[in-house]
Amino acid sequence: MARKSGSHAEITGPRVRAAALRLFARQGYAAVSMRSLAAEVGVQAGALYAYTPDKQSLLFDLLKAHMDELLAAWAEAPKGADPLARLEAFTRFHIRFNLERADAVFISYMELRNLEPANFRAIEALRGSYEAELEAILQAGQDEGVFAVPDTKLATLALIAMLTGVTTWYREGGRLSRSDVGQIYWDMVRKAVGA
Amino acid sequence: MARKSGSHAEITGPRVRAAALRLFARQGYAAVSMRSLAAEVGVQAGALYAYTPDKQSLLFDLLKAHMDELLAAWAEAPKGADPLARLEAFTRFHIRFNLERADAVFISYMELRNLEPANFRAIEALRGSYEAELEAILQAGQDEGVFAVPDTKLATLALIAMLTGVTTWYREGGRLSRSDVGQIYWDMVRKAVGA
DNA sequence: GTCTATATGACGATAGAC
DNA sequence: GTCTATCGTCATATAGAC
Repeated sequence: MARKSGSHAEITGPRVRAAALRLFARQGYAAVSMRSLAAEVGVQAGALYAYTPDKQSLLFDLLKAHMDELLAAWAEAPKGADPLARLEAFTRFHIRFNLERADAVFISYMELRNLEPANFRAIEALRGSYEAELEAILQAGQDEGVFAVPDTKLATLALIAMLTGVTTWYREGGRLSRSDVGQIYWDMVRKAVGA
Repeated sequence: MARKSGSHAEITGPRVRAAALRLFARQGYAAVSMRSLAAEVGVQAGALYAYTPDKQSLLFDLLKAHMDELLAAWAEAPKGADPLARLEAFTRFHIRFNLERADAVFISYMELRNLEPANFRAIEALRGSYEAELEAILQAGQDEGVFAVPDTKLATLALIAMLTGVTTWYREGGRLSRSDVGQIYWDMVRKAVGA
């Protein structure tokens, strides 16, 4: 069979990451072999090692990049002045961002246990930073008397679980648009915090 | 079932299922080998095949048993008369039941993609039955005018995601008792549905 | 029912050709 | 950068002894 040759680093690198994201989300990290990943990209298995030192690094890099992008996107998002406006901004931001990256979101909470300890700690720290953003909003609203949240830590975890859950059932072209979903969830979030 | 000299079926069978539940939850179905499962039980790998025809059946049986027990437990739970009382009963039941079976709950959400298609459909049908229980409560409350839930289907999914999320962070002996958690979440659920 | 031993194949990762 | 080929290990599952 004829050999292929030539350099394709500029296109193959992103293709490896995109294929890994898709396959890890669909089948799980442990169930995806380097051979099947290579087949998805259209190269032989050995060629993947020009782009990652090993399989574990590939998983970690995907999760790290996702969390970095999440934090950066929230840092740049318009947020409003008062706690109520900030909570609405966070709600709509979280749903919109996560729906745009369903595969990465799925992996970020399904494959944590497949990270080596040091990698796990790094991702957990980034997740904690993101949760702290929501908790600060809830705490500010509580301090100002506009929210009624008896336990801001629990409320943070409860709301993020509720909002992230959208990615498990939302399907493009279904009954509701993303904006419809954002509106309905914002209604529930606002009521849940007593605003 | 006749006992054989030297047999331990009565204790080994449950031990296999318990070990599989624990290991699948901690490491993931694909990452657990029959060898490591056997080691956890204290037998050789070949002996496991006296209790399951294959690894896939082991996973399916665990998930099926969990869903059956969930539905049976809810069917027998005290529920109250009006929608508000029923919603409170559901909230506290769901948290309590899931915290008692954190491993099974974890697997039920994480390993669905590792089920063969027919097995997947069976588990999804059971999950749908459980969700329908909550949706019926929300619909009844909406019809009677005691809830303000614009979309009962979305509210069902949102509330279950929120409540199930407890299993991802709750640790025995932490700051809050199970009953504390139930109270705090019920407060949020009640507000979220506008009651 | 559990053991030892094994059939059969896939796994992650590397070496060297081009 | 990608190929072919391969190393050493591990996987699921089965066979036959006791």
